[in-house]
Amino acid sequence: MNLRETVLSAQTSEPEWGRENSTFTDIETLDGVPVKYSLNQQGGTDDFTIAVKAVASEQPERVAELLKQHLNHVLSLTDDLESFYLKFSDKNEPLASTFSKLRGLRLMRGTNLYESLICSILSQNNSALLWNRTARLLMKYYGSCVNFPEGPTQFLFPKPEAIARLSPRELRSNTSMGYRAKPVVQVSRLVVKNELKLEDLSKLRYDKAMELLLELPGVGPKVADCFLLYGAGFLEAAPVDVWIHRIVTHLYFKGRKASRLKTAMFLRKRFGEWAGYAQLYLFDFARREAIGKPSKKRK
DNA sequence: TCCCAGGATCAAG
DNA sequence: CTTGATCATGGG
Repeated sequence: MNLRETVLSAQTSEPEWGRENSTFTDIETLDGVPVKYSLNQQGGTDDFTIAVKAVASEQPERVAELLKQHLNHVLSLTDDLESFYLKFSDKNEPLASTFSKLRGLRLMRGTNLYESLICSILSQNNSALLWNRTARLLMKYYGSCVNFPEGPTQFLFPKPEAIARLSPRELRSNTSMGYRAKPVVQVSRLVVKNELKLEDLSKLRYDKAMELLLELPGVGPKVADCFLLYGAGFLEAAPVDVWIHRIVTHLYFKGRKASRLKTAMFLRKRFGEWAGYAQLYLFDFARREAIGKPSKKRK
């Protein structure tokens, strides 16, 4: 496990965790009980422990057990990374060159499907910095607040009911999410009216779930794949954004352009059930090396 | 001032 | 099945 790389890899499922030096903090409601927890990795990537400090207002023993399960899920601690590395360790597999630096990088999965979908919509044609800021505003204005013994008042991610009753214009003016306000409200209303059952999507096959997601306003192939991978846990989903498009073109297509849909299909075919992880490693690698990023044009 | 950001949508070729 | 313009918003 590489906690630092995992938390800082700008994955799309929920707003980024708080960070102080090498301690990472998040808040989650576990079976109705709000919990604030801080994580600190001790030891190396291969021989590690994760120290957890948590604050909850009630039922400490039960919360401790729930939190353990929660962290195993969110940090994908049971995914078998070794077999991933082994399966694609061939010398002429470009992905293998990312393993040494990113060893221990794991998928961060969301725990709330609605939150995952909304955050994915917010991320379209947006920077990680900006959509995270927008998500925080969304929480501050429309989420319920929680007070812990120490620290400032915290806000949970809003429930669909709180967003469904807003006008897109009101939502936009408070959160600066721009034109994304309209689909955010529309999707929230579908959820409230029970015309969109996010839990049921997780039970379908990848293709069918994708087909249904593409009917939603504001949801295209990339947003759908983000939701499917980070939210619903479809490990064969490989979201293709500008970074993935660039690096796959560079590493696998010899610079020849291919559409994003073909790029996504290529990833699913080549990496199968590991396509999501391949995407994660290529994404992180591309951003850290800034591969293919257009250099600033100077007249 | 311009281009860009974990794109979606629509029209037109 | 492709490409191009448009859509808010703020960082660099």
